[in-house]
Amino acid sequence: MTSQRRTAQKQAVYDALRALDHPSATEVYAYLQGKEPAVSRGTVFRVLSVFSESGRVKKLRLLGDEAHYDHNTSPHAHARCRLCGMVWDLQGVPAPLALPEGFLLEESELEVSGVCAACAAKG
Amino acid sequence: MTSQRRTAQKQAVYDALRALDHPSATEVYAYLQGKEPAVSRGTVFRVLSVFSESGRVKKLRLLGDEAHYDHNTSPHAHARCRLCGMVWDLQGVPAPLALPEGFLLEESELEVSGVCAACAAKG
DNA sequence: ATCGTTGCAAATCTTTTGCAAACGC
DNA sequence: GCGTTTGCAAAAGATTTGCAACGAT
Repeated sequence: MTSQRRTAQKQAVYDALRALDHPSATEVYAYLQGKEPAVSRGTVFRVLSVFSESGRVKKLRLLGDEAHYDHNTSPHAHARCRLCGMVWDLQGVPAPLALPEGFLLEESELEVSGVCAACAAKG
Repeated sequence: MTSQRRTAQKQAVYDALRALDHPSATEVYAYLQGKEPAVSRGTVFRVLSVFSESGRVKKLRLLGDEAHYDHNTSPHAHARCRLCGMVWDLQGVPAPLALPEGFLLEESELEVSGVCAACAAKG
């Protein structure tokens, strides 16, 4: 049996996830630098991996090259501005398309990208 | 000005993209091993990068850890079986959710995952 | 003859892992 | 004390890049 232990590092990583906006592991690590408790890079990856496997956070594979993590685990989609990189949560899930016969839907991940109003205004 | 030149390597990479099912760069490279013309790993990545920037292929960031590439550039979504890994193309794009005020939609990427009928039947 | 393209190898970046020390329960 | 978690450093995997040789136009 593998019971989860409560540690300062796990709490710090989870707090970072809420303080930042859909951060990558690298961004979480950078955010925690110089803070207490110290958290190593390896631990950031390990904790995020444990969290996403236990369903406490959702691992996103969109938004560029690195994986990003979302503490909001309710079903929702994301909109990202191509220019400033800002991310918005979109409530609800997209309407299901015609799935293959007999396909049992478990998860869905949708990202739309484009240009946000602020960036469009800047020219 | 940067005009694209027609080369055997580019053609080979593009052919691999059509022969395989949403392959990763590594899978394209493996497929081309031992074939004519020889294509190095670096060139596979470079050609795929050029193709996806010019819009000739679409770079997908889903389906696991590596980027995958789709020669079908029309708007469509993907369904993936969590067990056998098979991928289906779903025609059409998901209904737009409530986007941020003034957001200019450019692209959308949707992947749904679950269990396909064949895998469900196997138990 | 240009200038884009390739192969090769080294470099970079992201993520994982082995192992001994430290800590929660 | 037992078993999990951490830090560190090394390893692994994915992707990019420098550079000289090559090839398409």
